[in-house]
Amino acid sequence: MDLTMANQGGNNNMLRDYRKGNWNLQETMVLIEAKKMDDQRRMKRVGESSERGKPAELRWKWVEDYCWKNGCLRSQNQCNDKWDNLMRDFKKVREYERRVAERGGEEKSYWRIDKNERKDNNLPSNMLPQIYEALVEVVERKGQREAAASGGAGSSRANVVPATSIVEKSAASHVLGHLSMPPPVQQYPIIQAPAMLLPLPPPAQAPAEPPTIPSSQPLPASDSETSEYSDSPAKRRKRGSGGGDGEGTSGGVGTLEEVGSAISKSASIIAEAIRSCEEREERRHREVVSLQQRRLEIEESKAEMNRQGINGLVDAINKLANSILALAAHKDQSTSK
DNA sequence: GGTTGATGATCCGTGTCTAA
DNA sequence: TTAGACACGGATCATCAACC
Repeated sequence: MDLTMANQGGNNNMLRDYRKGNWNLQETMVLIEAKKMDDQRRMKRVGESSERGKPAELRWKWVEDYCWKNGCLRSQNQCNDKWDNLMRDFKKVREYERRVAERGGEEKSYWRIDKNERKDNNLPSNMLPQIYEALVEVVERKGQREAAASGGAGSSRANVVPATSIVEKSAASHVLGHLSMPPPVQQYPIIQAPAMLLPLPPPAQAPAEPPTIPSSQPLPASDSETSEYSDSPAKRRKRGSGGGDGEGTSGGVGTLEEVGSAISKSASIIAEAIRSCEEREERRHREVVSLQQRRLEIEESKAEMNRQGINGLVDAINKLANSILALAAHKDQSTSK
């Protein structure tokens, strides 16, 4: 839970509280879905001639955003690494299954062998069938699409119909619906996709200014953030080895002024980010407090209901006892006669 | 059209952590 | 102690834009 911007890089991640620990099935399925949607989205985009020539996007940022919207609170690095590991295991199992199929059942299927046999075969010991099926859905379809796209001479990938979703059609239409929107005017020449995924609250600044962190929910990176602070796995590994080629060394007064204005601009961005962070923290705190109050109320009402129930029960027992006593007395009287 | 550099994606090996 | 899962980083490949 302490994986924050400190080791994630992107300042849009500053407010995200990434979950740590093992991936559960639900998270894994969300990740697979995210990758599937990402593939569809990219195929669609590649097919659009107007989208050609634009810089490659930060696909794992998009995946992270998708995951967050679906309750999987992981960072893009975590998603990337998990996907790496998933693919590694998946390919092992797939190859094994192919071998089994080729040999016509001389060997038992992966799903029929126990943990030790899996280990002996250098196979993952606990790949779940649901995960495998979902991966087949994503990987095989992707392979088919790519083959189809490369097969036609000069045919664009737009001709390839995107795969249908495993789980959700609504999510697909939701996401693709946003993605199929015409691209906005590009002031920042990098990724547009994540910013389109969620309806952004009205920005506090003029549109031409570098965007700051929205103050409501965890939101996808905006353009300049992804371009300047993007944290794709490749970049995170390459960062620190230099760069900064935009910093001119032949400084004059004009350059100094530019630097000064850039610094003040950055300072205002940071201040705005901190302010929105604090606002959000406060709002979250209020939400937590109100939730706790609500919980207390519910527990109190529950206790009250229990009390009333017990009282009613006691009353009923008392009445029953009285009735029995009265009945017994009546019987005594009638027998003594 | 070929070359080069930047960037992103993926593969792979290995370290670290945690639960059994 | 050990196995499994996560995390990290290097290596490599693919793609794209800029340049000649």
